Amino acid sequence: MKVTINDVAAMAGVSIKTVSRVINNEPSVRPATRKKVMDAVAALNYQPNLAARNLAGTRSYTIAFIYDNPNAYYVIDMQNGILEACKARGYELLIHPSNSKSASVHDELKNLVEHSKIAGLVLTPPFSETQAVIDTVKSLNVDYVRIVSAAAAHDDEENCIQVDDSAAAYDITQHLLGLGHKRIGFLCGGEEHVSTHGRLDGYRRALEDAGLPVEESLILKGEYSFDSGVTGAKKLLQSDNPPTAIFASNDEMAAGALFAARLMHFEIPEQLSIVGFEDSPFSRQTWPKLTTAHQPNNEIAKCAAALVLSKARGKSAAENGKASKEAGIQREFTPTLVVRDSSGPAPK
Amino acid sequence: MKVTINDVAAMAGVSIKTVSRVINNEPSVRPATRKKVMDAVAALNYQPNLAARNLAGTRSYTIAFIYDNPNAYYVIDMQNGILEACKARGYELLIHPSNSKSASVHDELKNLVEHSKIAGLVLTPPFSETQAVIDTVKSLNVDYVRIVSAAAAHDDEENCIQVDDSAAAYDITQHLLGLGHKRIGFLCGGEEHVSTHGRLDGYRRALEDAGLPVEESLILKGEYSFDSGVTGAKKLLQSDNPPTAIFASNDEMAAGALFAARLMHFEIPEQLSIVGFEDSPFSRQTWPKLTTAHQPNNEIAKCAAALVLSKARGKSAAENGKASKEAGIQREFTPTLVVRDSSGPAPK
DNA sequence: ACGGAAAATGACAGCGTTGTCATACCGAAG
DNA sequence: CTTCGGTATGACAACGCTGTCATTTTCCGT
Repeated sequence: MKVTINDVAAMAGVSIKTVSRVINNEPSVRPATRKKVMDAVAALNYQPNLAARNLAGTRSYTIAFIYDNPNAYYVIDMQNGILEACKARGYELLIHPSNSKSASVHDELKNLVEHSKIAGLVLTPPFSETQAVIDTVKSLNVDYVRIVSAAAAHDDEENCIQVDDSAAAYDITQHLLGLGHKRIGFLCGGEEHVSTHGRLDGYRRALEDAGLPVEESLILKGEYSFDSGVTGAKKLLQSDNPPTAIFASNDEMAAGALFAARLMHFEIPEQLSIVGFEDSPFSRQTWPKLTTAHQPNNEIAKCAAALVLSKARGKSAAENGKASKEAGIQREFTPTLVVRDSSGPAPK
Repeated sequence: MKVTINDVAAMAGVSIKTVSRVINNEPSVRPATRKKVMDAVAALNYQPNLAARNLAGTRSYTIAFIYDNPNAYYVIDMQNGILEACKARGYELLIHPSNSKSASVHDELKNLVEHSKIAGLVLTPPFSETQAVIDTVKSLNVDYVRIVSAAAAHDDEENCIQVDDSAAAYDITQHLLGLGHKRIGFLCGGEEHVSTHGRLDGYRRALEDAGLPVEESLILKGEYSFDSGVTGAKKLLQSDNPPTAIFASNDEMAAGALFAARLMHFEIPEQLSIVGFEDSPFSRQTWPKLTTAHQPNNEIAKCAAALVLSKARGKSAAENGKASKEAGIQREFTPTLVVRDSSGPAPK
């Protein structure tokens, strides 16, 4: 019925141990033998039994994805990316939704790692940026990769995949500047997200580099939510001297801003430009479609998973090509500007 | 380091087999013995090793969640529900995104089931409603539960969790009727979704029961998308005799309809009522917030997982309380009306 | 108090793989 | 042609648990 290592060994005319060596890429197998085995593997469509591997071996074949993000689009994208990386390398994925603010994270993670024989952890924001979580993970002596906004990498770059929010925000702001906008409103995301600060920073730098003053009254605190976008935009647009463009810290807020602007009878983009960030499906579900920065979450997640897997493998047996393996993995991402219909030349 | 069944056995002063019996809830263990073992389990915080269980036993401790749905909110809700059910019973979840339209679904599923020793499958629409998929799954001789719109259960009720779209749509329509609306536009979802037909059916029945004519010109084909909502609403509202209310087949379309209506300067809900379906986060990200039908996806998924697990268990050893176990699981859900701000009395 | 059936318990073999260690083999040097 | 040093290969135990079946204990009727 189910094909095991024994079947392969029999067909190839070698011992099961040799088959094991081949499928694990261990040295000390003559090329001719290796080929015989690989042919048999292919012929029988053999796939090693994960349970047996986990049980017998010292290493693990499952990694865990820990998330704590209310944004379903984000989570799904990430998850799919990780899944791809796992599948490609024959690993299993353990999904673990959690709560970075809960007091029991420490115990929860500890329990997870110690009981489930896990090869590594992939963490996404805000989980990945919470100090208590980072401390716990480090103390657990387990491989991990944190997907974080660049500033949150601190002195832990080797375990981070960084997203350069600041650079992307800089690009977006520059786009607006290039369209002739001089007064650009900025709607901040939640304080607790590192990305919030990165995006604001990019906005500031772009203005400064363009020799324009940063008007603090145009920068409004907020949350990464639709309502927050509505409120913020209203406030900006009702002021005596409203901006000609609004940079919302994410697409959801931008959708809210768009909505508020419409209610106030602004023509978009003729009288007012609005841009978002993230390129979530939100940005295509507005009218007009949003100019935004595309963040390749799927790709980011794939790299994060690949990185954690290469770490886990590096530690085991071979130990040889470790450095070279990690080398091929992209570790910094800068979301790229996507110009759609919500931004246009500044009105006279 | 890691506590095994041996440690528990030693502490309780019994054989490992007895411990095994206790943790698997098998009969033929004296209450006193059972207690000793359970105390030891608790004291040591023992958790059976899944890999070993999977390897040794005939039964499996992992179920698979197969989805093929572009709606991230939907998928995440479902996934979380399934995860809860799994965790509660010590099962593992294998996530398997797929494509119901792909020609290779058959091989893909076959491979999944045969290689991964899986206790059962949970399928969501549109995957769960695709005939080719259903046939494949049945031929695979594996336990499964399909989450489907009621009409898609056919003669396979014992393996379905049904969502009564028709009844819910009936309720929504009745709500509108109760507000005095006589002419209600209806925006259909995609043809390929069974839910589309169920929702339309509910709308029709409600009108008929109220003794009102069903005007075919008020029923527009569409897709479950924002743009489709925009287009449909425009068409309805530009007609000579526009309806006083619009029933959009899901929240995303309703958001689109709302948008179009606003552009055309309709006051909502004073001049026009708009309702959605699903109660997705969308419905709270519009202004005004949408009246809709709440579909408890998390709960539905939990029941689906519980059902598939009880099936899988039923087949094993005990075979006793099978019927009683399944009995407690809810298998039909009717989304419930949630009245928010987008619906109001019909204008004079 | 005793036999016998049923209930409770345990010994042991395997599940499919990896790790350890012993053995067989190979080519080069003497 | 033999020996040496390493490389290639295999035998076997072990991973933590469950299934099978033998054994012990319990409890009942007499």
